[in-house]
Amino acid sequence: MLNEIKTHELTIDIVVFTIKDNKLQVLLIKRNKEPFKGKWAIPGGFIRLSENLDEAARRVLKEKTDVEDIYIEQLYTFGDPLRYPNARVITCAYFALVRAEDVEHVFAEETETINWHDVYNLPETAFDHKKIIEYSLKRTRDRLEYFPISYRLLGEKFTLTELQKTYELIFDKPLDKRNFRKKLLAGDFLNETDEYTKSGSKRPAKLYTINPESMANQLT
Amino acid sequence: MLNEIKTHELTIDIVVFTIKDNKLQVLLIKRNKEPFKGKWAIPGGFIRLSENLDEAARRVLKEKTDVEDIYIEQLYTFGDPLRYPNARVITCAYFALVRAEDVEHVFAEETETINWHDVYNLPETAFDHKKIIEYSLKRTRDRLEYFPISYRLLGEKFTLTELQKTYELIFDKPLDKRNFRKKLLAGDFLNETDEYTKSGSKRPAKLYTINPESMANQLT
DNA sequence: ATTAAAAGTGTTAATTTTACAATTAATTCA
DNA sequence: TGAATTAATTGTAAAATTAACACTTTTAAT
Repeated sequence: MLNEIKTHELTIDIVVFTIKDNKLQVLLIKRNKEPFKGKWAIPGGFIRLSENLDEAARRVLKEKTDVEDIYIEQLYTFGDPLRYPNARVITCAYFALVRAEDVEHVFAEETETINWHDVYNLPETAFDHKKIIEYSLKRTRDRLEYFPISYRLLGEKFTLTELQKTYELIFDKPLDKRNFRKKLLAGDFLNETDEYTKSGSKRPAKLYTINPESMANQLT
Repeated sequence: MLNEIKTHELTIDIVVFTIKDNKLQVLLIKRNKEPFKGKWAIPGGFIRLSENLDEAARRVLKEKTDVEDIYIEQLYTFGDPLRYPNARVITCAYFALVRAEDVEHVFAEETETINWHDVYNLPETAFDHKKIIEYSLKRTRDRLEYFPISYRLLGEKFTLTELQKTYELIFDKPLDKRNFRKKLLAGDFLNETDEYTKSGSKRPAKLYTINPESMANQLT
């Protein structure tokens, strides 16, 4: 019980966003033990002594999803004494943006215990993870006002329509096509390639890549 | 040494800003033991099991400065393995805005060991505290774009010129008086009182208070 | 009454944001 | 082969916001 607790523990938890089936989704793992057995939780783990916090977040994510080289950002540290029953667990929360295809194979066989879930229609979650997910979404929206970090949800080359779609799913509202393009191109965030989509059954779209120069302007 | 370290510790550190002598200043405490003996550090402490992080930050600050009911905000959690020599100390950093007069008496007698320091001209600081202070300043500027949190550096009633001065010290640049007033008054952040400054040797200035309604709009 | 010092106040130009629709390029199907 | 279909691409005008800029008012001091 509470008065047996000697000290607090510090963990890392990560909200992992992707776009899949035309929806913004979060990676959740079904808990197989108490507390919150049977409820869904975001991936988490402990921090090793040799790692900084970003490294710990990346490692935890790699352990669960096998993806590397992804966008992560520290979100907030949650430490309410009651957030974790019968223990004092403070968690440093991160969020990440990944391509669904890069992750899918890892848990294709065990979707009962690890799977994507619609951000706007979450199942019952463990701990304060709903709050953490909601806060991650808010932060992602804030970031998108300054930099198209959602390019991380797409392939290396992408069309403006694809990028706009990421915005629309994250902001959960439609955007004007002309104004979107105007703003993105004016911002010098993108490099135009000389390639076009081939597969599409209609007019091919020009492919863009992120402009690495402009990434320096991302605020941390 | 490093390989003797068993586990990490979690602390709270607080960057406390005030305006004093027409300068934006930070509260620093001179360390009287190693590591970084003789260097200046921001106030810090441990988290009690019964407290959430905000409460811990407020308590630590009260212990050092005897002020309560102040603006605090969680900044970021710093956990580089090398930030603290010979130990693994992860710190959840906060920043606070206080009125210098509310604090002054506490350390009036011992300014050699605890004192205000010009943010733009810091002495040699301990650990990664310089980085934490700089990040706090950046965050404060971000917040000021949305809400005049710097009213916390002033008395309950303040003039627009006083409020503008807080912005100028925090952004470290002069602002246009008419545009400043226009924006602040348009934002519905302030309540006009029917009082005026008396003491000033020139034309009296109207006094304002913060509009509590508008504080709900502060993003967390 | 004159002077000095800070408070207070509006307008114009420039920039940014928003609203809105027709044309182009490819595929599909008759 | 051409007519229909679908998505990509493009520009302009109105509205809102931001930025630049200087004089008048009010009080205290002399």
